[in-house]
Amino acid sequence: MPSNKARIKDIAARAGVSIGTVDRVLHERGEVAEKTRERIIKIAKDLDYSPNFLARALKTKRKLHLVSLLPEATEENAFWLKHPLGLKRAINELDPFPVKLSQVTFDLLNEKNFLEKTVNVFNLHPDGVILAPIFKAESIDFCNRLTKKKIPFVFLDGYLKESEFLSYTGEDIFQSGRVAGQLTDMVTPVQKDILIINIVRNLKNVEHLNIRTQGFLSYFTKSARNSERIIKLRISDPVPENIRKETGRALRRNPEISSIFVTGSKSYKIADFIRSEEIHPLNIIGYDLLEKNVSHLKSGTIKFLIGQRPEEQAYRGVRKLFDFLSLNKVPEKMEYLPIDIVTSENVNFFINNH
Amino acid sequence: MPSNKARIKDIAARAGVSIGTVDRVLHERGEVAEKTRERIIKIAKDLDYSPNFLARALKTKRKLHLVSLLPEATEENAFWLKHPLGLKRAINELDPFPVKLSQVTFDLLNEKNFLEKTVNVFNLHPDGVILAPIFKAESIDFCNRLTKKKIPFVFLDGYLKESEFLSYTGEDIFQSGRVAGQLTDMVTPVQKDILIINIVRNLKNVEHLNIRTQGFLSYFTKSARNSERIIKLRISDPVPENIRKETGRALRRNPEISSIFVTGSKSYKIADFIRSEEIHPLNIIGYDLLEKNVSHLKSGTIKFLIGQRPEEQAYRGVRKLFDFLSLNKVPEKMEYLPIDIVTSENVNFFINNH
DNA sequence: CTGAAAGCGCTTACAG
DNA sequence: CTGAAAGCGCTTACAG
Repeated sequence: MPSNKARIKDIAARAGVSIGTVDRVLHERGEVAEKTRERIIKIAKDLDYSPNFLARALKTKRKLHLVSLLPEATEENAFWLKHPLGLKRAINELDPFPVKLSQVTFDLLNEKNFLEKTVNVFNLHPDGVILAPIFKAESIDFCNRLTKKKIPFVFLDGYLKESEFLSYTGEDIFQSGRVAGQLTDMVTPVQKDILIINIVRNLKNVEHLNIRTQGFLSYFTKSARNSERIIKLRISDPVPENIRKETGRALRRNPEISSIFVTGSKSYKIADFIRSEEIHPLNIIGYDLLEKNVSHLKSGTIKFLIGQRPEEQAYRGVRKLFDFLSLNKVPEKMEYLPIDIVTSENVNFFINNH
Repeated sequence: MPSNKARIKDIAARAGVSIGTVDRVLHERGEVAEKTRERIIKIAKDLDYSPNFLARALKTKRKLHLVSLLPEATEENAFWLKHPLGLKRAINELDPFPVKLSQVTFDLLNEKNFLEKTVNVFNLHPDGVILAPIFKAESIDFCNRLTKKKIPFVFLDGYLKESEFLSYTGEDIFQSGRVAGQLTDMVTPVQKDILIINIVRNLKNVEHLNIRTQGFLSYFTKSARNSERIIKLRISDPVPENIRKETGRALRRNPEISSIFVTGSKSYKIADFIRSEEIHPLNIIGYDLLEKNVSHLKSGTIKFLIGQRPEEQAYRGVRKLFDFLSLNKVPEKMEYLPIDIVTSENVNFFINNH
C-alpha cells in the first residue's frame, strides 16, 4: 500500500535508534557502527523505504544547478530558437522545487568559442549538464572531463557513443530520412526525377545530413522508382546567388525533376528561389518548423516539413537530469522523439504549442 | 526575485498579527476583524504572496480525489484502450502529491448504463471529474449537476458548449477532416475518384463523423478536383459481410475510385476487405493507431492514419484538474492537440511511447 | 476575534 | 558513534 509509506521514523523505531542515525546510514555519511548500519539497511529494504520527496525539497537549502550548453540562435540558425522555450517550460513546471538553470551558448561555427564556453560551464559548478555535441572532438573531451568530475550530462540534437552520457533525446536521424523518402515518393510520379540538396555551411552538419540522405535513399531500394532518377546537389555557401546558380543549373540539366528534398533546415532558401523564378510546380520537402519554412509551407511552395520537436528535446533534457538527480530515476538511454509530418493543414497545431 | 519569496510569516510580521490570523484571511475562513482582513490582503498583494506548494502538500492530509468517467474499451472499441494509460502516467508523475484517481467506465452503446455510472461518480465524492461526453443529453444533465455541486470537470474526446467545463483537450475535428482531405488529394490523381466511408454503429458518432466529413470536403473546394468525383457511403453495421457487400458495390459502380477515406477508427475493417479480395491498389486513409490499423499501415494496405493522441488527452485532463485544484492554475479553455500524420515509416515512434 | 503550539517528513548542525 | 532539537512553510485544532 503506497498510502502508508514507511518513514525514517518507522525505520528508527524498528531499529531501536534515533532518526539521526538512520539518516546517516541512508545518506552514507558514515560515523555509524557497522552492525547498526547493516540492521538499518535491511529494515529500510524490508519496509521498501523511499524518501518523501516533498519533505526533502522543502527542507533542502541548496538548489540543483543545471547548466545547458547549446548553440546560440541566430538569423542563420533559427532552429536553435526553440530550445530555450523548452528549457524555460521545464523550469517553470519545476518551479516549487529547488532547481535552477543557467544557459550558456556558443557560436555554431566556431570550435574555439565552444572550448571557451566549456570553461564557463565548469565555473558554474553544475550538478548536471545539457549538451548539444556539435563539435565532435571538442565535445568528447568536454564530456570526459564531466565524467571525471562525476557530473551527469544529457545529449540532445545528437550524441557521441564514445561518451558516458546519461541519456539522449532527439531524432532517429536515419529514420527521419526514410520518412522524407516515403513522402517524396508519394508525391512524385514514378517517371519523374528527384533532386536532393545538401546545404552544408559548417562541417558538423555533414554527418547529420549524410545520414538523412542515406535514410532517404534507403527508402527507394524497395520502391519501383529507378534510383538513377535521384540526383544529388551540394551547396556550400547558401547565399541567394549560389542557390540560384546551382539549383537553376541542376533543374535545367534534369528537366524531369519534380521534387526537391532539402536535407537540412534551410529549405526556405530553396523555396525563395523557386518562388521568385516562378518555376513550374515542384514539391519541396524539408525539415524543421522555422518561421520562414512555415511561411512557405502555408503558401504551398513547400509541401512537407518534417519536425523533430526541438523544444521538447530541451524540455526532456531538463526533466531527465532533475529526475535523475533528485529522484534517482534513471532515464532510458536513447529516447527517439516522434518524427512529425507537417503540412499546411496541421502546421498550426505544432507552432502554437507552449 | 523568486528566490526570496514572501511567506505567511512575513505577512504576519508586517501586519503585526500571528500567522494563524493571516491563514484565516488567506483561506477565507472568516472570524477575522474586517480591518485586519483588509490590511492583510493588501500586504499579501504587495508582497506578491503565493503559498509554498510543497509545504502545503506535505501538510495536507486529505487527498484530492479525481474521477474519470470514460467509455469502457472493448474489442470493438479499442480506441478507448489508450486513455487509461494516460491517466496512469499522470498519476504516477504526481506520485508524491496528495492525489488519487478513481476510474469509472460505461458502455459506449448504452445510455442507461451511463446514467447509472454517473450515480457512482457522485458517490465517490470527487473533487474533479474527467469526462468523455458521448451521450449528449445525458452528459449535459450530468454536467449541470456537477456545476451545481461546484465540482469542476474537464472534457476530452468531445465537448458540449452548453456546459460550464473547465477545459477541453482533444482534436479539432473539422480541421482533422481537412488534413485527411489534403493527404487524400496528394495521393489521388486528379482524374480519379474518392470514396468516403462512414461507419456508424452508435448514434453519438454521427456528429463527430459528419464534422470530419465536412472538413474533408471543405479541403476540395479550393482544389482542382471535381467534387462530383467524391462518392459517399454509409455502413451501419460493420460486420464483414456488410462491409464486403456495400464496399464492393460502391467500387463496382465507380471503377475510377482510387482512394478510400474512412472517417472513423475502423479503417482496418475496410482494409481487411480490400486485402482479402486482392483488389487493385487503393489508398486507404483512416484514423487512430489501433493495433489492427497499425498492422495494415505497416503492411501497406492503409496509407495514412491520423492520430489524435488519446493517451495525451487523458494525461492532460488529469494534469489540468490537478493544477487547477491545487495550484489555482486556470487552463486554456480549448486545447487542440496536434493532428498527427502517421505512415508506415514513422508509426513506431507513436506507438512505443509511454 | 486572535495567538500559540503541534506536526507533516525530512535535513542539519550540535552536544555528548 | 549516537541522540535530541531546531526548522523548512504550511495547516489544524484548541485555548482564550
